[in-house]
Order: sequence, then structure tokens, then C-alpha cells
Amino acid sequence: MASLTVGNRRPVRLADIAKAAGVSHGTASNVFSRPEIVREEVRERVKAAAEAMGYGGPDPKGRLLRAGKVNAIGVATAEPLSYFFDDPFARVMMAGISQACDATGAGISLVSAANNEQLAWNIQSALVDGFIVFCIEGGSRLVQLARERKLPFVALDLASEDGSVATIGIDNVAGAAMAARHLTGLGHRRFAVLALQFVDGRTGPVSPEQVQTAVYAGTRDRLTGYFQELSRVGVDTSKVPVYETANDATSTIAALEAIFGVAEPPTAILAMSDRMALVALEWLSARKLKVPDDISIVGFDGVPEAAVSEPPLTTVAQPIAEIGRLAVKAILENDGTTNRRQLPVELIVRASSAPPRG
Amino acid sequence: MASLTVGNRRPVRLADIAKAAGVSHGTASNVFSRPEIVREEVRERVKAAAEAMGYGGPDPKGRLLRAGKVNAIGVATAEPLSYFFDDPFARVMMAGISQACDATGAGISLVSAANNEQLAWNIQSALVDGFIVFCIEGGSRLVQLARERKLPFVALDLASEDGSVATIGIDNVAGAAMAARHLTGLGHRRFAVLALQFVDGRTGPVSPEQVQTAVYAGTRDRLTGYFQELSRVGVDTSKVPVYETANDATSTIAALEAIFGVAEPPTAILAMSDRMALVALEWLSARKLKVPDDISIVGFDGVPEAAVSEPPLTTVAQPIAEIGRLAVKAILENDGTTNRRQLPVELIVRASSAPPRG
DNA sequence: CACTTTCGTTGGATCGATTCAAATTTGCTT
DNA sequence: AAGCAAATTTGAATCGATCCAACGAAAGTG
Repeated sequence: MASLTVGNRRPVRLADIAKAAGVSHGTASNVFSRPEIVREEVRERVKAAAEAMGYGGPDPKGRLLRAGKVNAIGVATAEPLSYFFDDPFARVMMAGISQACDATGAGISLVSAANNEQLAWNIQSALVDGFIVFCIEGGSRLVQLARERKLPFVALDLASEDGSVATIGIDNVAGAAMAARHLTGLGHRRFAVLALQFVDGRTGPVSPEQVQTAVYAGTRDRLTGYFQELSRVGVDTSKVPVYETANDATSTIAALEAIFGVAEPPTAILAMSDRMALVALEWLSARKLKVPDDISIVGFDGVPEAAVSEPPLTTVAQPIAEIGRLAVKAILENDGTTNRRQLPVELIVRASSAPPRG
Repeated sequence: MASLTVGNRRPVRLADIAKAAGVSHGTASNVFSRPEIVREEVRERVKAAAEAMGYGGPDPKGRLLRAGKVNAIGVATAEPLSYFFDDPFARVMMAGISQACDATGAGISLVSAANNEQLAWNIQSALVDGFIVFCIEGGSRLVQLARERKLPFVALDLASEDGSVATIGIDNVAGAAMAARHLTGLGHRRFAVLALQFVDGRTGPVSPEQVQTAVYAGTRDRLTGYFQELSRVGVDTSKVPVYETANDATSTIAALEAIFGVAEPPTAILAMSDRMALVALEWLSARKLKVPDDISIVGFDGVPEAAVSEPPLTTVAQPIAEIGRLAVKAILENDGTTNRRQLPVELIVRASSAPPRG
């Protein structure tokens, strides 16, 4: 009864119970980690001592230092932590990561931070065996920090030029091309593009020169894919409005207002994310514009929400969960080689796209 | 250039660079943790040595042992890890937890496991400062394991008798009573209850005797609240069918089939979770039963999905995110006292409840 | 009975850092 | 140039375990 953890502290270590039980710390350690090699009588004595002193088992802090492996992978992002539970894309990704972790018995540590400095510290001091880096925003900074930890890591969603960072992603050019070809095939010739970030922290219309200086290669590649197909049917891509958003409702709506505030609005919208496409769907519906009768929309990502929207969204589906699974695998089976994988995408045609009116 | 991390291992420690730079480890350590107290010339020399040897900064494993604090809280459940990203209730809760962690700079470790043995090990070896225990299923076992770690922990969603475990929850009796009173007030007199688990691993009809032996006090309390109000208007609660489910679609549908497979089905359903209520909504709609014209339903929890269902769901809303925030606070500010808090619930009346026909 | 095995136990070394009292150096005063 | 305070640096101790070579005792063998 004297063992009721008292308010202040619990300075009871393995060595303490070893002494109490009259054995060496080596034996005491064995009682917990390899009980079968210690004589039953001794084992019981040590366990009794542990019980009596309120010892909660070997402290993982100590074990960790000796063992080296944490058995957990860190998932890092520059967004607030709640991003992992809010964002549909992140959630599907995390489901894939979870699945792979469950299968191997590894834990997941969520790493993030409000400000830059805190983020650096958190990444430096995260107790993990490797990182999966979500490069939504501030990707390059994150990658830089992760690299400094000198732990295995893979970057997701970042088609970086830098061949030295391991990435798992998709063929953005091909995916975007599929979306555009679908719409041109239906007969559309007037387009607008809702783009993800080319560089951090900017939103609004994007000029062709600005595209050249894109930090996010994924964004640039998708635009390349779109334009490649539009050019093929003779669309003058320099006249196609491209609006950069922060992939949130506010900036997407601002883009939509600009896009539809002109004399001859587009008949089709190419959105670089389902999130933007879904925002567009709602915005158009509020304005009594019918999708797909008045406007066709094709999204990108293939999040579950896209299947149940009104109308269901035509989109370029990434194998999101699979990417997550592979990322975990890449880290746990890290052999020092930097893996760069591209997974196939798939065009899922639903009700948000149809031939243009007339 | 010789610093390119080679495939195999990286045995470069702080002591190595101290030697290389010709300073003691004490000084080398200071260069990283309190750079301002070491002379610039020395600081630069050490940093240069670190750079040259490919040192990725002080290993948190070592620091941890010395410092004692991990600066992360563990969230434990007996469900698979993906539960955190799938389940609406869990997601809102995690959002609250995330928010509190973001604010204090703490990290989140997700702890879970497929099998029992693995779960025990994972809890024993989780590198965290405390646990938040999700008691959905296998709650008592989880609490037992968490307690053995002798770390601060709070149990969520478990109105345990055991006064020695810290919990943050709601007044289940009062919440349930609000739901029932709402329906009796509308004139309903024929009810059925979709119940959460009374004990682990059982589903199906529940007899009054079985209710007495409930492991989950929360489930029992909600039933008590329901029955209290039903009795008040003269309903014979011993005749009210109560079906226990695993809070998933399969067992809920089984319950619904039993409930509506009788001559005089109920006019109102009391569901102990929004999840079950939402399943019921869909099931009824598929059977051309109109809610609320034919059947009224009141859920429990107040998840976001309940606001956008067809029809929107009347429900007893818990302050889910707030519970999460408080749980984090309780762990980080743990003063040895076992906190037991009850937060208020609120009845949110939407379109799934109306007076009975005729 | 001497000689191997086998089994259990011991205690020192190690994991990689931080901390702090003491020692040393530097800088200022007079 | 001695005296003293302030600024730096040192190195041993510590955090809490695990590992392993070596050792002692009990059991088995010829």
C-alpha cells in the first residue's frame, strides 16, 4: 500500500529493485526482458520487489538508448496537427500509413508546429526511426530539416528536381493530361485552371513567366500536362486563365469569382485538387450554374468525398493509400538507397463532366 | 565530401566531433544546446567539425534519457490505427487534442495494436509523457495497461466506477434523459434503443439482467437516462427493445432488422451514437420509411456528419473537441491528483425528430 | 574423483547526450 | 604587475536500461 504513487516523483529504477531483491541489475533486467533464463524462485522474488516498490517496468527511455530503434515513424508537415484529421487527402494517406504501421507493429508520431523555429526543433528532437514528409506547403524547408536529421525519409507529393531525396509520387504530367484529354474529347475548348501553389504563400492569377519559376514541380507538371493536351486541339494556352490558390475555400472562391467575372467564361474547369473542385461545385450551385450542363469540372486526387458530391466528381485518382503504405515500407526497409517511385494514376469519370452546351 | 552518409551506419557521436575539434564534450554539447555561452571561435570550430563529419545534431535518444521529458503525449486505443482517421467522433476528438498540443508544442504519438500482446508491449514501450486512453472497446484492459506504466493518463468516454482513474466525460444520464424527454414531449410512446456495448464483444438484444452487469458504465448510464424519462410518461421500459451493437454498420443493421421485424414497430429510436443513428437513417430510407414522418431518431455525440445527413440528425452533442483539449491539459499539467470532470451536453434539435403520425 | 557441460548470475562496459562544480583563462583596475 | 571578477572550458557524474564475457555452482560423465 505504500506503493501508491505519491504526488511528486517516482525515482524507482531497475537498479533499486535489484538491490531490494538482492540480485544484480543484470539479473533484474533479465527478469523483464528474458524471464525464461532466470530461475523461477529468483524471478518471483524480483517481481515481488518490483510490485512492492511500485515499479512500472523497464523505462523505455533507458532501453531506447541501448537499443537504438524507436519503432515509430514520424509524419511531418508544416500545417497544424489537426490537418491530419481534417484534410480528406491527408486522411486517406494516413489510413495507408496506419495500415502499414499496424502490419509491422510500428507506431506513428505526428510532427508539426505552429512556427518555423518550433518546427525545426520538433523535427530535430522527434523520437522516430524515419520521417514521412508531407510536402503541401513549405515543402522544401521541411525536406531540408528532415535531411539534417540524417534519418531515412521520404517526401510525398513533391516531384522535386533534386534526385537525392527519396520520393513517392505520381506522374503529374500524365495525370493532368488525362484530365484535359477527357474534356477536350467531350468538345470543350474554353478552359480555366484552378492551380495549387507554384510558390509558397501566393494566390491569384499566374502569368506564364511565373510558372517557370515554380518551386513546386508537381504543380508545374500538372499545368504542363493540361496545356500539352489543350494545345493538341488548338487551344491557345497563353489565353487560358490560371489561378493559384492555397487549396482552401477562401482563395478558391476568389479565383472562381475572377474566372466567372468575364464576358466569355470557360465551359470547363481543370482543378488540381478535389478540394478546390468541390469548393467550385458548391460555389457554382449557389450561383445556379448547373454542373455538368453549364460547366464541366475535373478534379485531381480521388478523395472519397469526390464520389459522393453533388454531382459526383470526375477526377484523376491517385493511389493515395498505396502511396502511404509504400512510404512506410521505404522507411522501415531503408537500405540506404534513395528510392524514387512513381505510381500510376487513373481517370475516374463521374457526373461532373459532359459535352459543352449546344 | 567524405561525409556523404554511407549505406551502413553512422557512428558519429557528439564525443567524436568534440575530439575532432579539440574540445571537451561539455563544450561540444554547449555549442548545440546553449551556443551563446561558448566563445565564437570555438563555436565555429566545433560546428565545422560537425559539418565535416556529417553529424546530424545531438541525438534525441541521448538527450531524452538525461532530460526525462519526451514532450509528446500518447493517444491509445485498442482499435487499429486507422480508427483515428476514419471515425468521425475520434477525428473531432483528435482535432481538439491536436489543438492543445499545437498550443503547447507537444507532439502526438498514436499507440495501438492488432493483437493484445502487441498492444501491451506498445503501451509499455511508448515514448510519451502520458496517455490519453480512448475507451471504445477493451477499455478496461487499456486502462489497466496504462495504469501499469505509472504515467499520468486520462480515460475518455469511460464513466468508470473506479474513482482512482482520471476521466473526462459527460453526464450520460442527463444527456440521454434530454434525448428521451424530447421524444416523449413530441408525443412518442413506442421506442427502441440502439445501444453501445454493455460488455465487450457482444451484440444483439439485451435483457434487463444483462444491463446490470454492464462493464461500460457510460452505456448503462445512457440507458438509465432514457428509461428514467420514458417511465415518467408511463412507458413500460421492460417492454422497450434494447439492442446492443458494436457501433458499426453490420451489427446496427442486424438490430434494425430485429426492431422493425415485429407487428407494432416503434415510432422513435434512441441511438446511443450518431454513427448508429446515421446507419439507421440510411437503412430506413432504403426501406422507404420516412424520417421523421414515420420514425423519429435521436442520436448521441454530435459529430459533424450529423448536421449534413438526410435529414439532419437531432442529437445530444458532446463537447468532443473540448474534451480532447482538456485531456491534454490534464496530462501536461498533471499534479498527481486524479481529475474527474464532467462536461455539459446539449440537445441539438434537427429534422430527424417530429411528432408521431396521427 | 577429476573433468566437462549446463545453467544462472554477476558486474563492468555501453548507448549519447546534459549538467554542474571546479579549474582555467581572459579582461579590467589600480 | 598583482588582484579580482567575469567569462569559458573541463571532465566526472548521471540519466535507465541492455549486453556480454566471465565466473560459480550444480549436474552429468568416464
